[in-house]
Amino acid sequence: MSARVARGRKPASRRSDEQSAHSHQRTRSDHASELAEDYVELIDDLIAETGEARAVDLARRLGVTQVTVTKTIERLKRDGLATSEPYRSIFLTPKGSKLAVEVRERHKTVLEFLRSLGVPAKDAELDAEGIEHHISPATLAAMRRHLRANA
Amino acid sequence: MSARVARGRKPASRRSDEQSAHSHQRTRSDHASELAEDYVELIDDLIAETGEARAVDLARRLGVTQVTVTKTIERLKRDGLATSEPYRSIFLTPKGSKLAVEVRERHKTVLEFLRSLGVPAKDAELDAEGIEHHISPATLAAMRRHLRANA
DNA sequence: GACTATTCTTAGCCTGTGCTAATATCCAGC
DNA sequence: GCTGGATATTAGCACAGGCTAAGAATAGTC
Repeated sequence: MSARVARGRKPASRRSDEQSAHSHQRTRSDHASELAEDYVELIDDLIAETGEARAVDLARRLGVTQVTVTKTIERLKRDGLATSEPYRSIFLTPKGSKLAVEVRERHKTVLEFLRSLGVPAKDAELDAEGIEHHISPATLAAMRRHLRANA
Repeated sequence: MSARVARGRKPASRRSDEQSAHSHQRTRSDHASELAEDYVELIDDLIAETGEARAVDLARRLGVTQVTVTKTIERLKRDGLATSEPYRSIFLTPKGSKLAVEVRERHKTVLEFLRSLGVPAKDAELDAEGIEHHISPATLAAMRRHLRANA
């Protein structure tokens, strides 16, 4: 009682709801690729460092159980990013490798950028991990410009 | 065959797996609060603009169905951020209002910061939406410093 | 070559976040 | 005060991404 101001009337939708909706939709679709990006980056790292990527190592680094890793790898395989045979270690497809390189490069840029802003190393590392998946090419380019300008 | 380099041997775990695991865990826990933050921000906006927040309007702005909104509101209520009576519009608790204010303030800062870097308005808006939930206080402070310095 | 510890898989469960279809309620206009 | 259209709820489904418990395969050791 008192809460019904304009029931049943369409509030004109002044500002484009479409636009707002789109940005939220993009945020949602980003989420789908985030985990994939983290995994391919990590798989690539592990292969470079230890010669192979095993589920148990991925699990340790990600802080999840091996079972979760195995299920996620199945999705990566389905999406054409990784391959693996039962009881064998995990590899990236060419598509997966390419993604890994892009992700690492972007991660590096974001991290350096945050450091250049004066963010403490620890916070910068944590934040880079969180925001790297939401950076558009335009923003990435702007960060690179800023780094060059302040080099 | 050839993929088994050091099976069964613990690869020393040179760099702290703990640390890596923690950052991923934080990313995951952030996800839980992201939606909540988007909702309270939007609810607050709608109340300010139209006098009330209705599920149908939230749905339009978020690009999801009313059913999805209703279910999410249930979680917000469970978490003490919002209130609503059946067939009535949605309100924020004091806790929810406080969160909304913080979120809006942070959003504004991130958006202005991106604009100041020279990111086009459209990309800045999209990216701000994506990254605002992953910005630590330290990084937010750095953005404010940068804005003040370049004002 | 068999034993044991490690690793991987399978089965089954939960929560969050999305959907459609069907139903109930509300508000405005006649 | 009925009724039609808008809005909200309920029921039921799907998928992602987590988990534990139990069993199967592997690799290194004796």
